[in-house]
Amino acid sequence: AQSSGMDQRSQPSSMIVDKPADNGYNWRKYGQKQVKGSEFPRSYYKCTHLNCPVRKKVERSLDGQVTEIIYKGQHNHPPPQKRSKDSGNPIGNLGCQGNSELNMNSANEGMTYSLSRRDQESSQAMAEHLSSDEEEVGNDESRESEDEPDAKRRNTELRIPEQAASHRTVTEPKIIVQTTSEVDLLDDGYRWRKYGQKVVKGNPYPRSYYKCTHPGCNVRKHI
DNA sequence: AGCCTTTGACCCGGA
DNA sequence: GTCCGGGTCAAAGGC
Ligand SMILES: [Zn+2]
Repeated sequence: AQSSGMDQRSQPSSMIVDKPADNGYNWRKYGQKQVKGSEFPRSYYKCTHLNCPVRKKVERSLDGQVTEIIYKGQHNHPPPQKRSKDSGNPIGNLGCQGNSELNMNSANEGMTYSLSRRDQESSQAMAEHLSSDEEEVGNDESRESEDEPDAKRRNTELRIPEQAASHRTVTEPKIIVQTTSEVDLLDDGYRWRKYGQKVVKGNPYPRSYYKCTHPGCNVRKHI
């Protein structure tokens, strides 16, 4: 009954997120889209941490099953560790360094790097919309609390876009406060080579683009 | 019970 | 305005 051909990588019981290759972080897939150029879909993952804005995009190119992984954001939680006996420290308060320097400088746009055509194509696809939050607590707003006792089965319930949002072009990004030492990010056990840097609006620090230095590895990393 | 994946619909910005 | 492409949500199901 099942397709005899090969579809996604669905191993019988071993494909769950347990790849140390991902820094040991846990990811949850939240989306999948079919790209026009490739016949393989692109998957979207997100770090399973409570307040971690890190997202991950994994794409497959038919250029030779090259899985292009694109990281975005930074983990602002302690390094991953699963195997650890109790050490007598129940609650661990994560100390967040506060950057007391808010210097918004938006002017230059467009990095002067010699990107290959292929790279350029990818570069073009990226935009400057970041949405993440660091340690924001007590900030949930429940507008309407509608109950749907009769919400079973895959019903294509149409959501009514109340709030009268006819045409309002106000881009209201969320709070973006991701700032960590570059070294910290680069110290994930892999070798990254910076291939670009771009100034993004609303962020005091430019976004860096790294690429994994590995034969045939097109993994990229956006920070 | 608690994750996680799947998947269509929805959203949004640009052409 | 429509269309399209990329990104996200969330219900339903699976492990
Ligand atoms: Zn994380």
